[in-house]
Amino acid sequence: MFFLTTAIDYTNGSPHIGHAYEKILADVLTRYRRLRGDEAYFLTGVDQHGQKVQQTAEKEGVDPATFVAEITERFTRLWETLGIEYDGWAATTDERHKSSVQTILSSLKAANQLYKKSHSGHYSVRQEQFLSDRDRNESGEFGPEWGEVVVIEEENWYFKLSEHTDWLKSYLEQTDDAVIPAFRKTELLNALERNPGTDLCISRPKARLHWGIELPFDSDFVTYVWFDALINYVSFAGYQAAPGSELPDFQKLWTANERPIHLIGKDILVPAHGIYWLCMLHAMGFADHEMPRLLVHGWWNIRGEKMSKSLGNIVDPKQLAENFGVNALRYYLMRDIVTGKDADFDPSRLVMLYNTELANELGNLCNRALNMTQRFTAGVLHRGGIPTEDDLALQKSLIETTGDYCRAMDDFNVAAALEAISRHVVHCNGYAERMKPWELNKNPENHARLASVLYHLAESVAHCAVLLAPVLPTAIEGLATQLNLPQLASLHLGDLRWGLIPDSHEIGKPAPVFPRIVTTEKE
RNA sequence: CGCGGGAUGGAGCAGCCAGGUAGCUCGUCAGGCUCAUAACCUGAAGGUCGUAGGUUCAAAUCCUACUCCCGCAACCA
Repeated sequence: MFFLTTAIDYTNGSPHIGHAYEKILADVLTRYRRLRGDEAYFLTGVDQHGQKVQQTAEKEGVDPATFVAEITERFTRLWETLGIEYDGWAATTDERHKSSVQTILSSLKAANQLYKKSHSGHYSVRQEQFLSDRDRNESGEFGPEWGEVVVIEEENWYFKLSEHTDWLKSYLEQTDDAVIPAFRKTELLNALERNPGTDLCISRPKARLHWGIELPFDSDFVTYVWFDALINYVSFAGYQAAPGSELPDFQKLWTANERPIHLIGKDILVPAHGIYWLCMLHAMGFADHEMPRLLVHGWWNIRGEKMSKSLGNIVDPKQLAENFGVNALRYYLMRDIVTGKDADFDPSRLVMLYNTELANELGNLCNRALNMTQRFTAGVLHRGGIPTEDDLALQKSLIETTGDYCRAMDDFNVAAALEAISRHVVHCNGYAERMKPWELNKNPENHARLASVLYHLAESVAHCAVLLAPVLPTAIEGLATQLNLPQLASLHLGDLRWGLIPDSHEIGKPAPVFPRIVTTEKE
């Protein structure tokens, strides 16, 4: 079973392009695995507890539950718009999750992994948080942005993180795919190397934070939001689930033959996932071969700058989907970034890549092939005779493309997979140009040859439609309808061999599947 | 000596881990085609792969030093 999770989004504000990218990537990877014929489970959700939510809700004068419900809906509506098909929804206010967190806390306490101690430090009253030396400005002071800073002493519960860091180091060193890409693992190891093993504070006194999961053994506290949120990966996978919970079978999802993948952004690798979560799992008794793989993606920057509220350069995915269409948005977000690295978000490139590779190349290839079939061979495709050298070259290109595509997708490199498809489409357009079916049509003697050429083009479109399906799940239907091959949508990679289209097959009516995006603004 | 990433023809990027004629998209220029979504195809110009060394028969790729840009630096989601 292929089990993929995403980061659960913090319900403190509206979803932006980074949220959309991560979920689309997860959706595409899951759909690809299903295309391979594998069983797959895709879990995503929202992280709803914590101080920032409580503060924002108070500011807006609503209770936190109402506030997060409203924000959560913005996320779920967007996922629906973008065609994200998840199998499990992890909302941390779900009662099943709460009880799972409490069960885990109790077990950890019983295993002597938790302890209570007093901590004193600088505390910002305005921001309601403890400050560290990092928060000091150049002159060594806490700046005015923190408001009044006082030294207070507070009791809290701690997790013995330091007992697991030695294990973590050796685990990371021994496991190639613990963190993908490799340079992120280097970063994580370096972070471990230079930091003293401190324990993790996992509680917040209710006096200053009530919006959280109560500690089962100390009702004066709620659980620290990260400790709560990270557990979603197991709680919603059915870990120690109560009978009748309607959660998946954990053994099947997590421990059977393939380690789960946590898809996360680079900002939450260190320390949350790379350190806290792996150590938590270790403390819970998970063995090395049960540790999840962390697939770390980069960020979409805006004109070289980090996207942020204060810079006011947030890109709204809902708006983009409305302006350019879901296909164009999904295609661009998968096509113009190398998984793991950052990329620059540029709407003009979105339009350019869609128009070039989908409208002009693939869409137009389909359109011209089917149009000629309608006009020259009465809408019927024939396999034709013995393949020529050009035919064989085209068939070979398709085989190579499929291989390249699979290798890239197995490497989580969707951009390279799409590039491979595009290469074959270009090959096909060149083939059409050299074979000149419109010339062949002028002489009835060439009719058999003409049929064969058209068949090669249509067959290529059919294959590309299947390969493209994980990225553009709705587009395949358009292509399949025109080819009059509804069964395309249910094919697996293993079914892809030359001859998907039967002999004497009648095609449907051609119409542009990817209409060009025409921009009026010059920018 | 804090850590990681980046520097490749006009623009944006891939290639680097496993060295072997420098690749992709856009743009520019010149042709061709007309089946098609003003789409398609061919050809050309344009790069000493940040700088300086080193290893090697061979370096964008490995090693060393340096320059500039970006991000991060565990109890802040």
